[in-house]
Amino acid sequence: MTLSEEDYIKAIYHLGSGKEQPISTNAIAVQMETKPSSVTDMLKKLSGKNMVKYKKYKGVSLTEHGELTALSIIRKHRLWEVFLVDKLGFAWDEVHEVAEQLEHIKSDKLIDKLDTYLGNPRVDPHGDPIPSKEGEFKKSVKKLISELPLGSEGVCVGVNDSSAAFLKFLDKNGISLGDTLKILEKEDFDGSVSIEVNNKEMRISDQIASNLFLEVLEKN
Amino acid sequence: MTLSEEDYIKAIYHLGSGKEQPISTNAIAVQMETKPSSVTDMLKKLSGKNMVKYKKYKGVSLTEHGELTALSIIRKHRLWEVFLVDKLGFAWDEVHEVAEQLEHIKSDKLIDKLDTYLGNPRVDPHGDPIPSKEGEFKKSVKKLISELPLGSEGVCVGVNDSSAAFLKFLDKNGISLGDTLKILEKEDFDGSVSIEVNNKEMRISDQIASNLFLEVLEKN
DNA sequence: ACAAATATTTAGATTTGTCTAAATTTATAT
DNA sequence: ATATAAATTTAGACAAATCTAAATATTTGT
Ligand SMILES: [Mn+2]
Ligand SMILES: [Mn+2]
Ligand SMILES: [Mn+2]
Ligand SMILES: [Mn+2]
Repeated sequence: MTLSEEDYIKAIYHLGSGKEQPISTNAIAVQMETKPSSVTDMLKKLSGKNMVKYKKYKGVSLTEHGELTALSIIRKHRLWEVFLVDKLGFAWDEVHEVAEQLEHIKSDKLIDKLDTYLGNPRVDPHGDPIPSKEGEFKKSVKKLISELPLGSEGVCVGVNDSSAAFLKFLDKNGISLGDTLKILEKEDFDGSVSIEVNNKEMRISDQIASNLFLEVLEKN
Repeated sequence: MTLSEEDYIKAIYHLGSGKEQPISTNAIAVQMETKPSSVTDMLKKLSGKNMVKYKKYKGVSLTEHGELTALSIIRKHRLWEVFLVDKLGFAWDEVHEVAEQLEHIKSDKLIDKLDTYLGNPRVDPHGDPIPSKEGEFKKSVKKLISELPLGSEGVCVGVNDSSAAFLKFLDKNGISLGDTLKILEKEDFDGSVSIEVNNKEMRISDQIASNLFLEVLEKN
């Protein structure tokens, strides 16, 4: 697989291999920032390699083989993102471009050793799941802290209320997007929540809990 | 710069930009495992980018700009080699192929952070020097322990006497090729040498010292 | 000095991935 | 139901990197 083929496979996967309808040529062209005619050429090539099922004018979908290939590339991408953030100290929102290159490095041994070195992480710095070598993974969902049960653990990925005051509050309390957050306790009385972030425990009000999104792995 | 252009620049550098004679087309073809006609095409392209000085039939040499580019790629290659060995636990003789790919990743920030993370190493796992960001480095030479002065530090890179007995001795004493070795003391009387390897001190006979090669940085 | 050997370049193809412009198919709207 | 619009494919071109075969330049041996 060439670098370009790999990026197409990944794009098709992200455009929703989950869905039952095939992916359109134009959708892929938009995602890849290329022209539809280029996409058509590539789809023929990928079809010849049994990576996609392709019917002229009818769109495309990944084969079993194509999907496993996509998951293997996504695994590499996300493991490298963990490396960049956890080991090299990149910010969570700076890593994508570099991981986009690193994901194409060819070496099974490398990725095995990297996985071990990182402590077999289950999620990347954006809270997205890291597929296993066999292509298995739990889906992740983005939910407000207030909607999540006790014990949930996830990555802070966004705010509902993006007022200056709220962002300032988060900053003051040492909570940044990209941080991993765990829900320790929930108070029925006032909806306040005990959380752990950056090895610190703190209590946040219902107002805060209803405005901060976590990316968490779905149970089972 | 494309991946291929970078590999050519590096090949020309290694074929001896140090020398005063220009490098021949055929020499590059051998090094790159490609055909001389392909080399000619690439030399024209690199010449157009001011990376090399090229005269038809007269060979090629790197420009100042080309040499700095070569050193930057070599810096990346060797830093990644250190990462693979020190952090991921690759053996020193397994890293070249992967580093050959990793050296082409484009990100100044990445290589700066990697350098810091690795503790600004001066040499790679083969004892070869790692150029600074500015392209400065000390040359390295391969010498027998017996030829080196007190205080020398280098990487074990080879043996003079490759008899089974000698290799067995090294193995028994926990010395492997790729290990860093420091000369602590030299006994004039019998030529025996005190060394430190893998955080252990030991004394080796003149016979051993005269048969084990170290790759060391030249002083000044 | 000149023929033979060697090294290098040129000419013409090929593969990969891209593009534009034109043709064709599919969807939409009256 | 049919004309328009939108989506998709085809045709033909191009740049990058490679190759083979042929042409040309340089070196070497006598
Ligand atoms: Mn990519
Ligand atoms: Mn990610
Ligand atoms: Mn390389
Ligand atoms: Mn090396």
